[in-house]
Amino acid sequence: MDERQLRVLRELGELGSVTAAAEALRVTPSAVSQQLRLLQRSVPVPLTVREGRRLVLTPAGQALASAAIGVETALARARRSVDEFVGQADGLVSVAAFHSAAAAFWPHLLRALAAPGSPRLALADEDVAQSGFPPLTRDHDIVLAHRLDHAAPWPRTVSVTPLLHEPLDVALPAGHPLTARASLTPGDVAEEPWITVHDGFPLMATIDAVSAAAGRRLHLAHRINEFAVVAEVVAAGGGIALMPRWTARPHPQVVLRPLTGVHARRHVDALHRPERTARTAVESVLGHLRTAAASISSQNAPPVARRAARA
Amino acid sequence: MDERQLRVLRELGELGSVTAAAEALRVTPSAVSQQLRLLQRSVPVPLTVREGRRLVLTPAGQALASAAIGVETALARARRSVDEFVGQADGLVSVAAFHSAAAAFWPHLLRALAAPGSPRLALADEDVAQSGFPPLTRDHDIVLAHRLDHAAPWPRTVSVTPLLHEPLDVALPAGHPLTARASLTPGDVAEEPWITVHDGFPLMATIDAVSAAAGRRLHLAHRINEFAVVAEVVAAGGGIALMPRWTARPHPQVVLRPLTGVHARRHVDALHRPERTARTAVESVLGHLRTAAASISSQNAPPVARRAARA
DNA sequence: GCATCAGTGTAGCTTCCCTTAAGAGTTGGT
DNA sequence: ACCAACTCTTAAGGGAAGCTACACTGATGC
Repeated sequence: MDERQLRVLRELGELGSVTAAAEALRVTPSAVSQQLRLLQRSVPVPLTVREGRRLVLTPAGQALASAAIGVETALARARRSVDEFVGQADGLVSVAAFHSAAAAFWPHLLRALAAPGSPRLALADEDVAQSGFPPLTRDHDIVLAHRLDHAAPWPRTVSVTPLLHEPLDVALPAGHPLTARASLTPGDVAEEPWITVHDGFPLMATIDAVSAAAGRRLHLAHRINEFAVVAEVVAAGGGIALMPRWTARPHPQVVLRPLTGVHARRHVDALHRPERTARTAVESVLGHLRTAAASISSQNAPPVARRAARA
Repeated sequence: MDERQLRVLRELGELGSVTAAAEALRVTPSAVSQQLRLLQRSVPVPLTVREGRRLVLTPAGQALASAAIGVETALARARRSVDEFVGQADGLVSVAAFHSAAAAFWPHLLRALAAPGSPRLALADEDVAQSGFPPLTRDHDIVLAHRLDHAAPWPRTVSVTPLLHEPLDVALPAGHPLTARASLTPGDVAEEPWITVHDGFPLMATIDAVSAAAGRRLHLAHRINEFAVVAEVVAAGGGIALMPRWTARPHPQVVLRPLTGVHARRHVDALHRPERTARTAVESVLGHLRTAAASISSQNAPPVARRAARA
């Protein structure tokens, strides 16, 4: 008893003759007859009776035919289930992000998607080296990742939605002599003790560029990945650091100054597997991320940074 | 997308590897892999992802796999539906009967099956010639039919449940001279005007036998099939008639006397297609019919008839 | 009674699906 | 760091299942 046999039985019941059922199923009457015989073999009571030269269902056959409707319904539902999953407006969308992007973007997302009928979010912060971002697309629909201009591009296996091209400024403690300048050169900052990310993490390449431009080794006093912690340590006089201009929350005792002479910018991108955007919910979240990026890179930029950006 | 492919997908989702799914389905991993590839062809988004050397479901695959559960459930329900139909205690049982059997048996049936959980009855009276009874089994689960002892037996295509072997008595109007006798011979009744059934109907053969035993043609005054009408006409002096001893309701102005010298009995049988008794509801109704028959042929027999039967 | 129609068997072919065998990628141990 | 074991995939071949074509039986209607 399989789906095909049940469909034949149902058509026979509804159309009332083997020939009509055969036409509906686009096969010959012989095929219908053979399928009916096979079905009958698996059932101990007659499903059909001859009525004149027509063949009609017995009550048992009618009982089975109505059960067949359930089978066809379930199959149709299955066939549609993928489309429904793809088109579900309030589907669950998982978004992974490194810390500063998470802090900057997620509040925007949560506010924009608070309305019922919006995609539901599953957020997860992930602190990984640059090469660690693409694999995260296995477990998350969208991965907010960052890489420096001159670093290796993302592999071809992931799709990229650019969000920000964010300047990296030098973070100085308030009152530091260098705060007097509108912008800083590698030479200006080469003597200072530095607070940097751990090896392999994106911003490290710019630190190396500063070192090269200044022609000397930098003193790497501390290795801290988390910018909120970095800001506190800078404010406390632990050293100076590179900090993103837009995505790090301003610290009252920390001043940002643009760095000239080296290309100090990072890309903040949304990575995702190409097929994930087939889901309207995922596409919707990507759209809101772009909106949030525009907002972050203009209105939300602190006044100091905005003025510096024009310089 | 068919049931087999969906089952493979579901097993993969639950067991987490192609090999395990293959073992569960008693096939080789290669077969599973090929089925998955076929299924994937019909869906625009990936259903599976490699995870190390294992293959697991994507969210879309999980959505489809859960829809697959519905398909399997519906198929299982279909496979059971015939058994349920067969075993349904309160199933609908259609019973056809000729008039006098209907009047005698149906009240018993309706009383016996009034309790909830009993078979539900669909009753229909049918006034047909003897050869018309077997075809009625196409449309009814049980057909109450009658035939005379010496008439042709029922065809082999129908099953027979004997219910009554009922004497046919001579119905006389109260006050008629012949009521003085305890039993009558063909010679006693050959002179009377007769009320008989229409040609082809079961009791006609006994009339012919009476005629033959008496050695003369009977005067067939009226042709009436319905015994209630016959009884009224007999009471009004329209003639005498053969009437069944147990299944005809006694009429106050009609007296029954047994007929000797000819074999005047009829069989009242329940006819049915053999497969119909596979249904417990039908079997149950047949049982109640047997009980009713025992009751009809003893307790319900009118005193006159009972006394006559002993003679 | 013959022509027509409906359904069923049979032969043969196509199609599908499974198995076997080989290959590619991953994991874990020595 | 290589090698062995494991997992999945692909290709080729064989067997089963289903369909078509065609002949046949039984029912219907002029």
